[in-house]
Amino acid sequence: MNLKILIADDHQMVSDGLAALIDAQSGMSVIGCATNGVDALAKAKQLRPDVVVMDVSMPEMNGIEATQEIHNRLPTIRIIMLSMHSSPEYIHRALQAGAMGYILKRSAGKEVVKAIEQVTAGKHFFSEAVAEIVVEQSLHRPAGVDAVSLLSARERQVLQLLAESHSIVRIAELLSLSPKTIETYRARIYEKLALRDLPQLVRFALKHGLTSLD
Amino acid sequence: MNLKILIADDHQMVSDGLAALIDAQSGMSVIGCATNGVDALAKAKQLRPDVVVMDVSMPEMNGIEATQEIHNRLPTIRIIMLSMHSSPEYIHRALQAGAMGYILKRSAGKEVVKAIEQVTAGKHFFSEAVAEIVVEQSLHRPAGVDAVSLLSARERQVLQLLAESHSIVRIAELLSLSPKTIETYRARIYEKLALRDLPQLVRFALKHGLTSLD
DNA sequence: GATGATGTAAGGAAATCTACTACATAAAAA
DNA sequence: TTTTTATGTAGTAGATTTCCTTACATCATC
Repeated sequence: MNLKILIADDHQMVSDGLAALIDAQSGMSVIGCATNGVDALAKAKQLRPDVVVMDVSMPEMNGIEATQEIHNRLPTIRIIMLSMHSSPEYIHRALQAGAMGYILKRSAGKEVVKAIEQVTAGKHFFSEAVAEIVVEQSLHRPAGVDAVSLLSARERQVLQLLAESHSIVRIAELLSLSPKTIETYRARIYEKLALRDLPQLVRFALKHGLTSLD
Repeated sequence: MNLKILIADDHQMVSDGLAALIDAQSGMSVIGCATNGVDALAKAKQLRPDVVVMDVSMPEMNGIEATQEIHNRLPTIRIIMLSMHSSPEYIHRALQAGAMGYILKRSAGKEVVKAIEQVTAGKHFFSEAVAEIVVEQSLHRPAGVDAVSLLSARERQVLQLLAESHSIVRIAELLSLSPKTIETYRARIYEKLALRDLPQLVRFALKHGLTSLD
């Protein structure tokens, strides 16, 4: 069996590196790379990989949203999240979205290979530091009421786009919706998160990893 | 001739990927990896690589500082910077520190191979987007001023207040000036820093420590 | 089958932004 | 020492955006 892998990372240098790493392994090969969430979803549909290795932070549609989408639409595809941070929040949301693995960029390259093997066998796989957090979370977590989870998927998406400097009109275009609709989402976001303006919204998005500096 | 390469990146996953990529190439091989600037300097001294591929942002000692050190102590070693962003500031500082190449993580994996070949031949190498900035800088750049220092004191003050969610009107009150004056400052800030909107401004302020999250 | 959350959208008044222009002063360059 | 440039200050006016409110259909859920 030769596993088909799709890589999604906005830094092509990183994807190409991972691809080299994976292709050097027998039993698996990279069949495609995506550079953002939308692209990842499209390529997943088109290429039907066995496993997607997906970066958490990407422009347009972030890795967690993309995971959610892929998981909903193509539930047989296993998804491994790749992240710079071991923030409990990310991890929680990633798992909620349907990720089977969560590995850190700071860990060894072989981890990704191990992770692919594990999730293919239907098992979860986490980097060590992540595993601890997962356990801890499952212990004393009073049903995740982190602020982000108050938002609907659409609202999260709009939040991210707003934080990434897209204007209301531009977002409306990107999502093929009326600007007025986007305004409604923004109003709901402000309301739910008790924010008052764009700077606060940007800070919120950064704090909660919906977007990153640079 | 078999080029000896040292990789420095705090994300081992990324280093390992790059290593796989480079090792798949004939004529060059990775002889070591470092995970921070101090480590990079030590390994450079010990292993005497021909080329160091160094991430800009690393903990402890960042890539630019490490480049400076290595360049001073071991001037025959060629250094290629690897970065997520094409910020003119970083680029400038990297070159000043002695880097011979500057490539973006978003560019293709093969770029790193090309870069290694070029710098080994004593030539500079830049990703396309970077090259433009380098040219532009050499044209109209009053040597090594970081972006923040382009601003006047008033402008910095207004930048900070804007990033902290204060409205134009509120800032005018705080500073006992006309709102219109504040707008002028903002326009000048946008102009000088090549920003377009508030989210970008907030990011800039955060990056340059003019304000902090929370 | 009411209730609430969500996705979608509009109207209209108020506020803000954009793009110029203006001018005085201080600093720097020619 | 002129001349130029940067800075602090402020205005006009049209274009845009925001704010607040209302509306409605759908879907889940109680």
